[in-house]
Amino acid sequence: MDERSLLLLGLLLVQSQHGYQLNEFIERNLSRVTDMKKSTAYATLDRLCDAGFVDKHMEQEGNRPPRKVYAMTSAGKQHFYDMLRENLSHADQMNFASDIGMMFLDHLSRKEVLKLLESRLHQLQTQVDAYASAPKHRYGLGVDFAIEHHLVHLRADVTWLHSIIHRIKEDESDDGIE
Amino acid sequence: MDERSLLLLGLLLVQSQHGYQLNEFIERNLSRVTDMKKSTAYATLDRLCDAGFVDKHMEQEGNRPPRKVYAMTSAGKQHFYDMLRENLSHADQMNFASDIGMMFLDHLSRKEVLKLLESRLHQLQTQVDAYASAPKHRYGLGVDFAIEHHLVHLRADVTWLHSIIHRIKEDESDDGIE
DNA sequence: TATAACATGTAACAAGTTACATGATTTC
DNA sequence: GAAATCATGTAACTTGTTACATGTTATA
Repeated sequence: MDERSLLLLGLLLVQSQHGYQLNEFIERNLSRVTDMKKSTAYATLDRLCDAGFVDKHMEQEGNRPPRKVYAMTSAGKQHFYDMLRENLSHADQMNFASDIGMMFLDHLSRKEVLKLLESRLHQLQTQVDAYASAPKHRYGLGVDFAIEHHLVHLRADVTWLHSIIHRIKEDESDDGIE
Repeated sequence: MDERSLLLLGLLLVQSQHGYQLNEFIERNLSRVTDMKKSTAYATLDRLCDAGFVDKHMEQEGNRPPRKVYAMTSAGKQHFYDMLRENLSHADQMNFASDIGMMFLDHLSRKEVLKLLESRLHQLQTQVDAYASAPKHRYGLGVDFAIEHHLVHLRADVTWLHSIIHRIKEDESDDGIE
């Protein structure tokens, strides 16, 4: 995914940083926006370096482990803006893992389907609570937009799941198999 | 993604099929639910075979190219039900590529952001129309549930984008940079 | 005679994950 | 003296994509 590069370049545009610093920031503040792992960040930074989008130089404070500090190049800035425009203007096709399961509902008994979906509903509601109680204004406006966006989708999902569960309960006709 | 296996196993549970047949079905009827490519399906079928979840045998009609027909094993059925239960009961963390871009809105001028987001809005609306006009009851109830699910999220996204655009228009304070 | 449909893939690549490794320093 | 924090990764693996290859038969 190219969003990982966009994210790293965006953070480096604000200020030059070393890998550990970027990873800490992402883990502490952006865990709701991305699931990028640390090794992936290090590897992506290497790639951005090879591509000439960032420069790196070593720094060391006292006896602490040496750091590789990454800084944007002008090619990197250009690339960032290109990717940002692409990202903002394009609505990419969403695919939900759970839709595959929905296709095969009739392979389980109505009772079990209800149990499973209610468990999912419960998890969704937990997620809604987590996002709704997220502290505001942590890093510019952008993160708050992203959190709001998540909430919108989570709440839509909750409403939809409620409706599906309701309809399955109503439906006395089919008792499924297995 | 394990949903690709779940999908293939689910289709094979209904009836034994060869790869080409599965791919045709997916392309014609499930393009709104999955974006799995043909080579991926062939490779996944191989893996399912190696894992003992499906058996394969050759068939040939006249001089036509030979087919590999895949059929579920009992281990495969068990695996299918395990994955289905997991899939239905679990709400996996959603991540939206577009949220990364939203974080860096302030790096572009208000005017350009509006132009970009309006383009995205237009694409979203096209997608809504496509899903809303999708023919019903193509393969059991499940596909319709999935399409309805997509529509729910697409419409939520449209509403949200509208609101974001509106707020950006209102906001006279910040004119962005670059 | 060309091209679409039938049926299978392979090879090369890109991206991401997990689990592990290293070694110093600060804190409990 | 143990554990957490600082700071970097590598190796092995999995998954998926793209572009290409192959050869037959029916259709226009």
